[in-house]
Amino acid sequence: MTLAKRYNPKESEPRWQKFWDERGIFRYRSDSGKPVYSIDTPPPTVSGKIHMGHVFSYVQAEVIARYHRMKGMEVFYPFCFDDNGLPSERFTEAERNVKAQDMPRSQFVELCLEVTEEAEKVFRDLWTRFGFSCDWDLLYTTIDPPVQRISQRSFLDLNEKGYVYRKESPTLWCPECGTAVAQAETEDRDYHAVFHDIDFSLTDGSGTITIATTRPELLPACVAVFVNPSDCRWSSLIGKKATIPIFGHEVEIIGDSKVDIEKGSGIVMCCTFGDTTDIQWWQEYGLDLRIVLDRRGHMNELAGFLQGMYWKKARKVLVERLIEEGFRKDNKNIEHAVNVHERCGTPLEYLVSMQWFIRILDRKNELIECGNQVNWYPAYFQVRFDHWVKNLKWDWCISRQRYYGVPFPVWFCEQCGEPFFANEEDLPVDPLEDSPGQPCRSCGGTSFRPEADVMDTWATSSLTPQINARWGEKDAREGLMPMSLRPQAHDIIRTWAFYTITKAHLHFDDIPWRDVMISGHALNPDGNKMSKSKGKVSGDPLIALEQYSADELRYWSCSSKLGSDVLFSEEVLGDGRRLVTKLWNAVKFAASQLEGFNPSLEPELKPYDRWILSRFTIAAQKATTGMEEYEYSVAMKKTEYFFWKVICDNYLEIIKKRIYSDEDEAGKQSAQYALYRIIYGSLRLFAPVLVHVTEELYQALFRESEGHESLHLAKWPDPDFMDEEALKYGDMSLQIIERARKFKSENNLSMAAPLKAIEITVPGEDLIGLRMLQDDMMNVTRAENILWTEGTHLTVSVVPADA
RNA sequence: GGGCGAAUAACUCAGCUGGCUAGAGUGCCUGCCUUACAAGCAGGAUGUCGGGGGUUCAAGUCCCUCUUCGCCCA
Repeated sequence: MTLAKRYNPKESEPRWQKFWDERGIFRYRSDSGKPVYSIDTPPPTVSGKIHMGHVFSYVQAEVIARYHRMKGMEVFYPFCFDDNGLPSERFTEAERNVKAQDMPRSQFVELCLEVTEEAEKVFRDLWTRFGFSCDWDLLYTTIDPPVQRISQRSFLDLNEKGYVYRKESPTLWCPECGTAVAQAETEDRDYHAVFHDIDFSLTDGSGTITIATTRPELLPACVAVFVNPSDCRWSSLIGKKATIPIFGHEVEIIGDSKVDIEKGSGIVMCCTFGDTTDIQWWQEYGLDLRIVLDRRGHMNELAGFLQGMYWKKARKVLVERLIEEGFRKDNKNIEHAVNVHERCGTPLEYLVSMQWFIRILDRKNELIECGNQVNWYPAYFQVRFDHWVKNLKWDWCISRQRYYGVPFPVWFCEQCGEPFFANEEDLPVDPLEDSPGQPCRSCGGTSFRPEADVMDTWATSSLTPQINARWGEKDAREGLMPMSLRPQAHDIIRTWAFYTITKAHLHFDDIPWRDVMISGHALNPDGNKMSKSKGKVSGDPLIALEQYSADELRYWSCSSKLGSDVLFSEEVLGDGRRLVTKLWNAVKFAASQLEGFNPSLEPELKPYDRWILSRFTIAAQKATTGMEEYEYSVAMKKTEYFFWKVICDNYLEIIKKRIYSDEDEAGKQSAQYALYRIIYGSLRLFAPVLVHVTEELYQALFRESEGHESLHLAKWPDPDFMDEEALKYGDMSLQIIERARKFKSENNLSMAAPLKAIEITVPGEDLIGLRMLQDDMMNVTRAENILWTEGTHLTVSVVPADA
């Protein structure tokens, strides 16, 4: 078998992808009898944006999947999409240039399905081109009917267990998207703002007080004024009343230690609602409710002359009036963090509305304990999870006033108002289309109003283990929960990891998976986070695939420690290219020397061959340890070092003469025996990362003798060959070879130049052992003679040919 | 403001539970067409391991502190 002079990945990679697909190499076989290794693949959001960051993170998990497959596990490795919810809605609106509210829900849902399906095709094609070994037969999307059923089943189960409640309460609200959002969907952004000092007059006529606010438009929503009781400047105000300028209503001045004495004037107004402290005060002190904003961010009738204006305009108009009438005394520019909706960047409001919640605040300790039972890789990310849970301030709001999502399986009785929960056997239901099919369980009423809200998309994507296991379904898959591994990036610990742990805890009092591996982010060469929206072409996987092979890009993805960010740079990609080329050339050479070799022979092994086999055992052990700890980069580096430095630069040179010649048949067979094993072994160690080129080489050289249909179904190397003595003297001899090479280099000689002799002084106890290597050492150094002397320590001197 | 990570050669990074003159790849310099590979091979130069304290026989590694950067959360 001769291999092409150069490896051509453009031709080779698609060929093997097709091969794997057609032969079902990566199909999950539940009846194989092997232990199952299951991976809870992250369902990427379908929003049309795929960048190298996705590739980076998904490849890392893919490599782990391949490793466990070779370790003899039955790998359950699905792919999936999270294709409903706000991101998909916004994507559809942008793609088709439409607005959801301009058409009936059913029509918009149709459109979303169409658009996301197209995007999913692109995604799937790309994943195939990167050589992903997931089983596409296990594909699901979060809008699939069976998935909707599981999602609704989850809701009903939580409701029965008493974890669900529906309540009219202040909720994080996005006026742009017109929906409630959960705490996890918010982020803080720094904005310039103006701190306005505004005068309120005291009702007892004793003067005025100054409050500082960044949100003057909430003045009509002011229901109290707070000062810190330990603030000697203002504590005497407690119990008095103040009049709101322009709007004229009177509010009480209350003392509370939550007031920051240092901030502004030390006197704050409490509005319903400006922030979470306002909500706490409102609840704690039973204050009035004065809502001045509607659900789209416009001022309502309570705002008087500001009615109908968007809050930004209302702020401007009101500030002008305050200045005009002398209420605003001063202002200063500040920089402060504003809580915004992560999907659209709109500052969030706190509005009172009727929403569905899952009770989690009273289970913080249990949830932290669940996090404790999961193995986090790297371990320090568990702290982030703990921190998030400890700092939770809201129960999980799961209702969204949107269109494209899983509906609540709920109607409301028109007669008594009680919610009617669907029967489990009827799931999935869409209350807008379906009816309960039976009278109200409370009053017997027969007319119902459907729940029009849809569920938070996390309410579904937090069920990925349950979806994989087809929880509660007729075709449920046994033995998948808890799953073996959850791979994900660190930015979604608070969402995906958190919610999934929450669901598994509430449903089963169990953890969803045993291990979590947290990957970092891919960065642009300038060190910034990769984001397609910022127009960085280097982050486009399609362009990257034009310039580099999938194996090279996979190598890049595995070049950093798990959890740390990595630069997408020419340098690292060059490393991958060089390695693939080296691998090709070296294996091609080995192949030429193995022609006619019978791998089942068991020749007596020469010392250097025993040495390389021992070194291989060590390399394989290091690679295995790396893989077990999700340190794929360590595994790769160890393998690479062994292959390039030990095999190519030394061992191949050492055995060349022996293997070229037909005079020493025993020596040749011994070398071939070792060569065959270390090359086949190295291919397997490289296989999880360099999936295509290793398959190409395996099929060409080892398929016939080894018999595995694909290299990726071969056994991960677990060699036990170890000869301590061969190891010691082999390593020691490298110093002598190095010395000879250095001599030639310093004298501008070719490595092929002959040497008259090498004089070696060696401790007596090592003389015999080292001398066993004499013939091969002479071959590799081209020394005509080696002169041995006993001494205290190893010394080497070279006698040139012309001496 | 709190938490977590990072700071090691010109660049990108390895250095686990403290232990021999601190490593790799790239880049640079000098050679070498050696019958797998010049996208290669051999050799070489380059580091007060962010600053300052401390523990120890011994600190890049452990403790404290400060500085800078990134991320997460207020």
